[in-house]
Amino acid sequence: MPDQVEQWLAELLRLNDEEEKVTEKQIKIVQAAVEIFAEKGYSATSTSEIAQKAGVAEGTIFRHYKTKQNLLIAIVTPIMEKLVAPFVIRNFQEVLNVQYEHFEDFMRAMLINRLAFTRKYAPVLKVMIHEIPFNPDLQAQFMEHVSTNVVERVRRIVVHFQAQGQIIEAPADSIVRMCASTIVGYAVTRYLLAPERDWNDDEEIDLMVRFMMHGLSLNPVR
Amino acid sequence: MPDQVEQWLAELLRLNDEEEKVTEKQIKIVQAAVEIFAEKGYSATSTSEIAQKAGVAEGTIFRHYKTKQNLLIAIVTPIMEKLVAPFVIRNFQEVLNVQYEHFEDFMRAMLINRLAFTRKYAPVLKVMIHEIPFNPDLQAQFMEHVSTNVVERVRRIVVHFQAQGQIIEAPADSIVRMCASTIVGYAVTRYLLAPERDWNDDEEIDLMVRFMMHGLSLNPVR
Amino acid sequence: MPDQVEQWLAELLRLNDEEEKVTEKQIKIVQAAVEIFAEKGYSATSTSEIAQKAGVAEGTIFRHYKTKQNLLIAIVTPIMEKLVAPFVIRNFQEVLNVQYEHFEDFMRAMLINRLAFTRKYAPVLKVMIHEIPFNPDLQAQFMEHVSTNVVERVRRIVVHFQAQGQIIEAPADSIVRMCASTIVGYAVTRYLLAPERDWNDDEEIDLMVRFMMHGLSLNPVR
Amino acid sequence: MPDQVEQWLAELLRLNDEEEKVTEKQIKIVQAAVEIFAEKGYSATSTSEIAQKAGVAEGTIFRHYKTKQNLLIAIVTPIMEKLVAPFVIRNFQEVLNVQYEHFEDFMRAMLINRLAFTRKYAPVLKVMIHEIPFNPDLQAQFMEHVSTNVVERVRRIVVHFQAQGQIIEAPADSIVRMCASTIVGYAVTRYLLAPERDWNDDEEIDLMVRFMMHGLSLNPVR
DNA sequence: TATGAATGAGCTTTCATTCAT
DNA sequence: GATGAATGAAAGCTCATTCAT
Repeated sequence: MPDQVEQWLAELLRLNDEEEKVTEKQIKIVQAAVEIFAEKGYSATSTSEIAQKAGVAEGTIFRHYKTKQNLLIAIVTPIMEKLVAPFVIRNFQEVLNVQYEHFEDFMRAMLINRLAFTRKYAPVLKVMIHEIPFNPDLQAQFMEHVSTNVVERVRRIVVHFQAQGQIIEAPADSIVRMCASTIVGYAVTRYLLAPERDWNDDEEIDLMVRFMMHGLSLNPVR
Repeated sequence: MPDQVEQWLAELLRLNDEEEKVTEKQIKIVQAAVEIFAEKGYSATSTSEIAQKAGVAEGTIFRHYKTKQNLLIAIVTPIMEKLVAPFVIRNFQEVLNVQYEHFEDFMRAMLINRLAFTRKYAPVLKVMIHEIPFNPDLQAQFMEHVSTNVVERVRRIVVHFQAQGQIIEAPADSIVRMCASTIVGYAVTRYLLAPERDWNDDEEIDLMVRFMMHGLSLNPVR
Repeated sequence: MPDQVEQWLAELLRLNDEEEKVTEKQIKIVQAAVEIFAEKGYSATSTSEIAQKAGVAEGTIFRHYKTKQNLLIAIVTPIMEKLVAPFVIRNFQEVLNVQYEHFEDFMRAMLINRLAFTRKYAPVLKVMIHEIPFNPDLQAQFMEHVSTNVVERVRRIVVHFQAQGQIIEAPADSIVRMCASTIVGYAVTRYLLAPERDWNDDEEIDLMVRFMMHGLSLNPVR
Repeated sequence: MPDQVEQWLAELLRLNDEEEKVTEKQIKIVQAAVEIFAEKGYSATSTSEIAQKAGVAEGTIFRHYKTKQNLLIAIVTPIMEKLVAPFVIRNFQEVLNVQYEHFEDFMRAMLINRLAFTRKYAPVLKVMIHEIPFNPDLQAQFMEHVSTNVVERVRRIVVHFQAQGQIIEAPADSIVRMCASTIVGYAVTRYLLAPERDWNDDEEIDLMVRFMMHGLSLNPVR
């Protein structure tokens, strides 16, 4: 029943769908930009290249986005919001309490959900990863969205399951980081580093869930 | 006794230490370049900026490195080699068999050793991470060094400990990936994302080792 | 009775008043254009800026004026005509003979009349002054209107009063130029350079008339 | 003996002659720029046009002057300083008292001196006149140099000769303005509007001096 | 009639690279 | 070896103008 998350999410997204009209040319520009940004990096991409690939005049890009850096932000912002949307849902914690009796269920749901998201937006996410460290505006966005919204909320989830005795007592930040590393490590390998490899996603997900659950279990080993 | 690794490593490095003479100006150039590359990214950095920060004339950079991209490679290559050096040692597997009876010992040794390395070369590693995806030459280097040398060798280690029944039967690649994710996730958070936070490295290392060992243990949970 | 000039002028203007209908938008465009042209100069003003200030679409400007340079000419031409209108009157010389027995009366009348005009159209006159030297079309207009019509006619007036022994024998062109300099010098200082200063126009006019009359008198000095 | 002014001036200018080294290319750039600025106006002149006329690469302009507007200022500033230099001389007033017993001598000296200057630097002065109203930096320069230094000092000269009873009692500002108008009016007509005409400078100077002296004399007319 | 999206030429400026000194 | 003036290609961006709606 993890898709329930997606349900609550839906209402949130409906707002976003009513965005200002985007012309056909704008869509082409964004598509071209994402492709080339992902391929050569933002700074190494020229606006004339984007215009050419998008099949529009260079001036058209600047009519709509004013600056090149504005185009980058216009691309990244909505994806950044969608990236954290499942965590930003109003009654996040209660939902999870009801939905996911065990930490394992929660982990699996999140894993599946966000991996699907990664598959869908892989190129934009690649651009995000590479440009956030060099772009103060994106950094601020990231700080606000991810740090404030996601890490803090997931932290509380971890504490919650720790209180229930489901997972080990250890700094919640560290636990969050290790789980995130496992998931992000898979996402990066799967969709950015070696997308051409023959992946068995179900098996990998099972393995990761087992790895994290065992890793955080209270049992002594051997 | 993990420092033994460093001993074998020494012989390897001796070759590197006998590099061609580098002038004082070259050192300043490289220092300046690394700093600015790490701060703004390779493409967004101009050679005049590097020259200014290094206190040399712009022509001097090109006298030594011919092109800007050459300078990048001159910076990254030796660090890439040092990064994988501990794995490239000739009799790697035998050494490990003797040195590390348990997978845990091996993991811990590697973790400590490579984290020290990351701390030392954090800026260059940041540049590497960001430029490898966009630079064919660096990509080739990375493929050769990391894929061929490291992953393949560590893979065999994993298989070795699987055969001994120390860790679960699962695709070795996946196990390598999950461990690498855990370590790299820490390194990135520790030295790139939040270096200013108050870190307790020993505790974190213990936690990660426990996380990985439990995660890969044969025991059923609960 | 200098307003008599204005009377003759009236007939001339009646033609101009029957101009083609100008829409409300056109007026706004011209107002905006004059303001910005006067502030930043013609070349440094963009049509989009004019459109924005006028509250119309950029296309509307081009629907009415075809080109930017056309807009400039549409602004300057009628003012240029009005500027020289008092001199262009058909029976100019006779009128003056009757009206103004003394050169001083003529000078004073002209001074007052054209200063009022300058006050009214100061911004457009500023644009004119700045663009005539760089715009062949405006140059031609200026040559025709000012040189042919004004200078030549005023020249004849000067000769007339010289013949009467009211003013010194000297090249009429030089006399015209010195009087024009005195008047234009005041107009420029008064309305362009230091409009915010506290001016006593009547006193200044008296002083200028005295300056010119003494300057051109036959009396020896001292 | 009006050239005495030039003598005192010499010492001042010697400082300026020891300017920083200007390369041959810089001179060509400035020459080309002045010519085209004077012909089409600053805003309507492109840097590529300047580069072409100067026979240098476009980049060379920016290596030396950083921005186009900087080039303008580099051209105008020294001429603005030279323009006011004769007035800025330290013991200006005393010098004049000794040198010029009569206001007429002073006027004639100034007239001849500054007209020679105008002839020499006519193109730059044209650029100055046109760009000062639209360029805040030049405006500030002009205010400081001309208002503070020139007008104020000449004002005092006028007051001095008024006290001696050589010229009429009238607002000194107005007297300064009328004399300046006469001179500038000639300079503009002579060197900018109709340089091709056949001018008799000596005669014009005599006439202007007479015009101003009579214009400011205490005698009643007629 | 009025609009404003679209254009592409041209703008100022930056850049990696060369080379005479 | 080191310099920094010079380069010209290409960058991001602006502009006057057009045209389908």
